[in-house]
Amino acid sequence: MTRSIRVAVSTVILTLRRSESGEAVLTLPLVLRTREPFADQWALPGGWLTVDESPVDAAARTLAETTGLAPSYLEQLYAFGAVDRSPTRVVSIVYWALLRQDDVDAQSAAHLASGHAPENVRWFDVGALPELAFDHVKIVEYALWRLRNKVGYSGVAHGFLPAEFTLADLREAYEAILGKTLDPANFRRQVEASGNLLPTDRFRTGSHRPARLYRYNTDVALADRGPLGPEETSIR
Amino acid sequence: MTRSIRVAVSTVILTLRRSESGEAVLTLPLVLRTREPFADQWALPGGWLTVDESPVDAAARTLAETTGLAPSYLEQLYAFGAVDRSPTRVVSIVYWALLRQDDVDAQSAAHLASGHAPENVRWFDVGALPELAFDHVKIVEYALWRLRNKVGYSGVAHGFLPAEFTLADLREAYEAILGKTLDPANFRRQVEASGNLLPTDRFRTGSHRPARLYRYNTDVALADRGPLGPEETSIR
DNA sequence: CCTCTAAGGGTCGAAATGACACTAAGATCG
DNA sequence: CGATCTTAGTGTCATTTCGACCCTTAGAGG
Repeated sequence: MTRSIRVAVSTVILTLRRSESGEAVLTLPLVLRTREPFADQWALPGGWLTVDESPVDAAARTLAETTGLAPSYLEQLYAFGAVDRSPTRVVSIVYWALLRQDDVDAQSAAHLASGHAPENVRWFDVGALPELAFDHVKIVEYALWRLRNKVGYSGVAHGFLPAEFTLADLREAYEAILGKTLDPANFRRQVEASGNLLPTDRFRTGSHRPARLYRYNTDVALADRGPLGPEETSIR
Repeated sequence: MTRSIRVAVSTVILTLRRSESGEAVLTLPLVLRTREPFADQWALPGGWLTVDESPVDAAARTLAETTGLAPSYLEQLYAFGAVDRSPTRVVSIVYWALLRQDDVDAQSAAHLASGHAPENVRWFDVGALPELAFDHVKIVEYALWRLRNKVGYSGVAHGFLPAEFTLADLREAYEAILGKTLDPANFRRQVEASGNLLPTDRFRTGSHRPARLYRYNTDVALADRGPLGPEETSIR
């Protein structure tokens, strides 16, 4: 047993999935542990922090290793360091990230086509999580709490959507995050007044009245994260 | 040079000081470094995380060692871990804390009476900080940003005040944090509507019309910090 | 051509916010 | 004692925001 403290980096990776019943649900990837402690249990993706890598880079790297994707949003969640949270002394710097729904779909389609998907990675709906290793249940709960809070005063919900989207798409993302339905008219007013959206001259057609497509206004979006620069947080 | 990563814990400790011109200003204690790197420069109080101590305990301990006091509020701020933030590889888990103004006054009075104040600790107004070691300037700025944000939707400002206080005291704390004056009438309405205050039947007299004294309603106060329990955050 | 459904805009009352006037009450000074 | 000053605390009112709900628009599909 080592006498020193080791530093790990884990990430709560969230995206939206279209469920069988049609509505959007929050989903996250977990990794099946192959070693003790907690062998054969599911855990958050992560790894040890190396001496030549910053925590946010390590989070982005392990995220890419488990999903093959780059996140649309990545932010530090919390540093967990209770003495008894692991048999050996581990401080985990935990990040949370958002993935675009279409990125995830394209990636899983590529996995199906090539025939070799990562075997010990599986996606779970946040409403139906398995038993998790360590204190990872608490961590996931905290990440969801943070997401629900942050969606109210910032533009994080765009992190789930492709570059162009309708207001209905955006509202659906909000509803999945908050777990309640929102009035379409009031939602439109609020989000238009926030100035975070840039209307395009294109429309999505194919059913009923065509809906205008919007883009995200990245200029405004960078203002609400305080004095910590882009080296500590990333938005794409 | 060591090849491993060491974990430090530092704390931004804030309190209010009554300035010569009469208004309240934010103040924090800094420690003069005696060793390289950054010898003879001022730095945030802190120390190495030991293998048998949790980060929040380490923050409370180093806080007590530098000020002799227990904080009224203590919360994790951020984990800083950029590769180049120190000559050796150090991850700093930084906390921020609030001290009661009267606790600090009593402690410094005790230091004056006994004649032995801690020599390498000095208090600085946040508007007149010296050059700081490491990335501590950025850390202090982030802590102040967090305080200013949090004062808007939670009761943290009470952390500066004694158990009983007038609405003018509380408003003065808000004004010092936000850096702007607030309308007394509207401030009263808001804070009364929040339900965070319990009126007592006592008044502060001595000048003009007596002002009612209030206490903080600790029952309501514990709700706004998410699923992280009191083992990670403390309010007194 | 009629109908269905979602997009998008308008209305209206409730609630919150901000500016500011007004009353209450002790301190101080003549 | 009484006038006045200063701060505590209340009231008012216009503006803005929020939520609920209705109405019109426009393409899809019979």
